[in-house]
Amino acid sequence: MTEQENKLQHTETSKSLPIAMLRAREAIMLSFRPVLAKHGFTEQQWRVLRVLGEKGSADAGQVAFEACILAPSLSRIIGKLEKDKYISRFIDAKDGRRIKLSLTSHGKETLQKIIPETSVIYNSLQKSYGEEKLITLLELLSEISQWKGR
Amino acid sequence: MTEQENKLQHTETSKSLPIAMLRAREAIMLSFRPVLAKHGFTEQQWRVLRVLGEKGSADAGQVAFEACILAPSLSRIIGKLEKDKYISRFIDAKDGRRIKLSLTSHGKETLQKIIPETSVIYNSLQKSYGEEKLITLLELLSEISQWKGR
DNA sequence: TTTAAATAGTTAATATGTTAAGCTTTTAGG
DNA sequence: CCTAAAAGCTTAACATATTAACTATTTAAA
Repeated sequence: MTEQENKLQHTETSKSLPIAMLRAREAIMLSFRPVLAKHGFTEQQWRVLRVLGEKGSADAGQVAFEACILAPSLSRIIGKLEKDKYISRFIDAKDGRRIKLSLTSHGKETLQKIIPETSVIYNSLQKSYGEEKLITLLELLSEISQWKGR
Repeated sequence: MTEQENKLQHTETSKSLPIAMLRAREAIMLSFRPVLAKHGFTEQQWRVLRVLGEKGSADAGQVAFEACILAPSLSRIIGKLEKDKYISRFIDAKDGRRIKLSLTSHGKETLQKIIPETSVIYNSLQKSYGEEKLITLLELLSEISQWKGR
């Protein structure tokens, strides 16, 4: 009996965590995207709006991290969101390198208008999937997010 | 007591399943991407190679579905993979609309050369995260993938 | 069988992902 | 104080994502 550990095969794509997460996410986004598209937003733009709605105001770097968007992409996205008057952008008074972002009133109203529509979908998923399992899943995913890699 | 159901809040971005899956996936891909990049592959190209390695031969449409890549993206990706001699592409004899894809010997060798490197990372994750939880997570994600939306 | 509808892929256009390079502002050392 | 390194963001270049339009082949209905 060697010291070999039982290792889960990940050769099958269905056992690959990154692929499994991608497939699961796709199944959900298939329902969400049309709602966002109806209001003229992409997934990424919507995440930026949600993060800002949650944090009130934040540096571009914080938003990038929370919304899982790389800095170069975020630069373009906030350029457009600002042009369309959903967010405001100004330089941090205490640190000239940082860009402070926040929702405009128009941005806040838009967010509040769309959230109920996404809730319908989310509640439907929760109903057919089960609340406990959903909570478990969120918890397991959260732990993975903490992983520092190697 | 109304018929109201307890609904999990998803207003917080950390409770949003799509965002949670994205953040978890990012944490893992941060380790995987450099390995693939070292061999000159992107995530998507790698998924195509893995799916073909698993199925032996498949229509472009099947590959697109399994690799979670939309048809237009796949068209360009297989164009490049074919040019670089990793895959071969030919028209299905029974249905002139379908494109049959398969790995070349060079593609198979490359796949077998890289997989051990990705296994190191995957095994490390499994070790720190726990095999049972990993299995549970894969199962929960698989169920989500089945969701037909609404 | 003839043609309209459906299917499988590709091409096009715009937005984002990813890495590298560049600019400006801070911070840290000397 | 002065300068080099670090930090925060933007720009650039190429690859992919997404939706729509288009081509070719097949299927189905008349």
